[in-house]
Amino acid sequence: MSKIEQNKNHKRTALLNTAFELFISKGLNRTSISDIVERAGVAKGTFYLYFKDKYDIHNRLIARKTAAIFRQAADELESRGDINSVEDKIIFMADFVIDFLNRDKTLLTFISKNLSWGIFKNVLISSKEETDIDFREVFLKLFESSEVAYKNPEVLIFMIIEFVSSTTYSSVLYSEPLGIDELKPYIDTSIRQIIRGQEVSSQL
Amino acid sequence: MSKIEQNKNHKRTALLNTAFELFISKGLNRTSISDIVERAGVAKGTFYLYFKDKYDIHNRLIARKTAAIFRQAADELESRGDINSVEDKIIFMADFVIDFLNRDKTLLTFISKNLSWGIFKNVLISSKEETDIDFREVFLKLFESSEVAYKNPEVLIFMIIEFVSSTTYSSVLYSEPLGIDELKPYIDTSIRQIIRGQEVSSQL
Amino acid sequence: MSKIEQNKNHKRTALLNTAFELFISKGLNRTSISDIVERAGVAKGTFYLYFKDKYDIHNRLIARKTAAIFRQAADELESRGDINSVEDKIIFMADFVIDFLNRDKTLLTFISKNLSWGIFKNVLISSKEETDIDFREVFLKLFESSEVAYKNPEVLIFMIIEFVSSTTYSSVLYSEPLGIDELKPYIDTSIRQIIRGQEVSSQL
Amino acid sequence: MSKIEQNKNHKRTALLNTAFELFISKGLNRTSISDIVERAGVAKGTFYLYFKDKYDIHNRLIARKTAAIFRQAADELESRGDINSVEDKIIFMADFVIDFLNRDKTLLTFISKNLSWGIFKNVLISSKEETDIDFREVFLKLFESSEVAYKNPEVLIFMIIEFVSSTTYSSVLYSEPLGIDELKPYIDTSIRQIIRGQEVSSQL
DNA sequence: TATGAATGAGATTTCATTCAT
DNA sequence: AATGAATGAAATCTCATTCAT
Repeated sequence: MSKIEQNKNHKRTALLNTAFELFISKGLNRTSISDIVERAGVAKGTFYLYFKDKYDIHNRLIARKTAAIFRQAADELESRGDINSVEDKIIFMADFVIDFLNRDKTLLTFISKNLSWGIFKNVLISSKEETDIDFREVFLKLFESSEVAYKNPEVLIFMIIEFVSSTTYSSVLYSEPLGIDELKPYIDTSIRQIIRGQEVSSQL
Repeated sequence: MSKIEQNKNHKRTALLNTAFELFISKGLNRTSISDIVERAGVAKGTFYLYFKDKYDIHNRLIARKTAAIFRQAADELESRGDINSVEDKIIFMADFVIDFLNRDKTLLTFISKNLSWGIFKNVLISSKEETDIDFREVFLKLFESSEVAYKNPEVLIFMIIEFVSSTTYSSVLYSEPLGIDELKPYIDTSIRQIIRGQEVSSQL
Repeated sequence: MSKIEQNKNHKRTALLNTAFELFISKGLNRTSISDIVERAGVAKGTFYLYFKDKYDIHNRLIARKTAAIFRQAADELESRGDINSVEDKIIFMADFVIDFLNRDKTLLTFISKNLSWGIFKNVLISSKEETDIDFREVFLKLFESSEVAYKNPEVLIFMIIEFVSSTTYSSVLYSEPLGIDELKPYIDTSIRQIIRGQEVSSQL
Repeated sequence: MSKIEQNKNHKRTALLNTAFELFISKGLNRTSISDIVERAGVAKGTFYLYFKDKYDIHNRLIARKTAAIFRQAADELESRGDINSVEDKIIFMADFVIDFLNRDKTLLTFISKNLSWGIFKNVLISSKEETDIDFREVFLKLFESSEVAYKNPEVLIFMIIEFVSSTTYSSVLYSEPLGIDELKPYIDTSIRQIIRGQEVSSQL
């Protein structure tokens, strides 16, 4: 990478990092591009060399942060060799994500309701800049070598992600209707139930 | 209601209706108070007599619209006398909401991800202006006179609302991962599974 | 006129006057709206209450200033009772305009090439704000009670205005091809020739 | 011309052509140097190797385009051998220019009010890059071998160019006060009248 | 010659809010 | 209760120009 390329990347990263800091501390609406460039130490015009507007950089950050969480969850799962059933694997990942977001509430606020299936569509059409993983692949791999067959793995994953993220959001940030520690057993039970509802054998 | 009262309400209603039109056509961020008052045909200062700011009127509209949907679903359920089990009642209401939002996609866009448990909190603390129903009551009533006992009805309702609204949103608006017609059987199956997972008898 | 109306007019006039000063001293391109409002002593937003943008206020000024010149020329002609033939009346007005612009070169620069037939169209469609005269009327009145008939008075006036303004512009501002004092006899001769070319009797 | 010279000229030409396209489609004010270089496929810095600024390239284009029209008119006149009197020659050239601009209205918009005597001054001081003809020469040649003498040929040409261009502009682009087909007889008559007004013999 | 990333002043425009009427 | 003119801070975005490569 040439010196110029390095410098470009450096500026772009500085903008992303600064924008993230400001978005989580002040929120999207109250963060201005002026705020971002000032704190990032670049000129205002430079922002527009890399991003279309405030919402563009916001979307890219969402993709970035979401991808990072799932990547960690997948890595962690792999490093553990003892989890075999699809059910257990999904529960493991769900719990990982819940714990992660519970620990980093500002991140949860930032990702907000955007931790959803939609993100994968966006991530996949995004120019591989922000993430370099095909998450659809990652998740569907969970089902390989499973003894149990499932009606539609993609739909199953979709439902679980939506379920986990929306319940976690309310619980972690507002303790509604229960705090996350109390709610988690309900979530886990429900995930297992959703999965079992999709077993092909159970339909026989 | 006196003539003055009527006129007062007339302006307030005009503002609410206009704001709704603009929010669904342009979005919250790109709708200004100037836009609203101009189209509503009232003076700028008048806005501040009724609402604190843009977000205030937005919140009240969310509560209003959400309440309207649930009220209709509950009425419909009641008018039918043939649905008895908790499971069937909940499925009925879920399907009602899904169909409703599928028919009125702009409403879905507006309510967006706000059709969630959080809304009940807001509705309950809201000054009864926008809604006049205690929805917690409505839902918990579903469980009365049920032969089956459930671990925590409130948590159960919470989980189902979050599940239905987040999956419907993605499916109806983006057909991801499937269109709503194809997805609905999965949603229904999962709801039943979630409910069954909470049956106290099943835990014995 | 109410106090508010007076104040409105005062602001609008202040903006017009200030804009004119700046346009003639710095030119249209290098005058910013910030410049105008600052010097006019009004808030930036106020500008947008009265004018769409820089070009809007510019057009209105052109109309205003052009109208003022013609109004003066017409008044002057009327106050003199001794000029009777159409030819002499037109020559009188042309000379009046030439002298006027020669004395006020900044005004000539400002009006620039815009002193043309087009302005009448614009003036006439403008909401009578900037001018209150129907100039088409004024000019066509010159031909009333003329002993000589002309093929198409409107076309004749059009040709003369275009001829006078474009030749004057070059001569007064750049002394090209001659200074105005030397050029004027040529202009006058040509005007008379153009007029004579339109006499209906001359066509017999 | 060496290959480097060719390439150099190639970029310069690309810039000129692109600038012309943009000027006629967006206008001078709303065309930026960024627009030009982007569409021309050259780097921003390169622009400054050939032109001082936006106005520089604009002026050169005006000179270029104007020169091209007059060159064609002069060529056409020469190729016809049957037009002898000064009057007929001038009418021929005027009609040629009018027809040309009527056919190419975007060119007329671009040249706008700049088709005037001023252009010759600029053309003559321009570094012979854009045009390689001395138009003053061309026009004055019309008077050579004329049986009739004229008071001041240069002034005569000046007046006719200003007259033709300003009246054509209004007529072709706005049909004011008449469309060009109807107006042309008036223009022609007036030109002949202006010329005759300058005949020295007529002064005797 | 040619490039194009970076600059940053500054232009345009919006808009929530106030307050005299 | 209602108005709407006025405000002016602040946001977005542009763009001519420079300069290291």
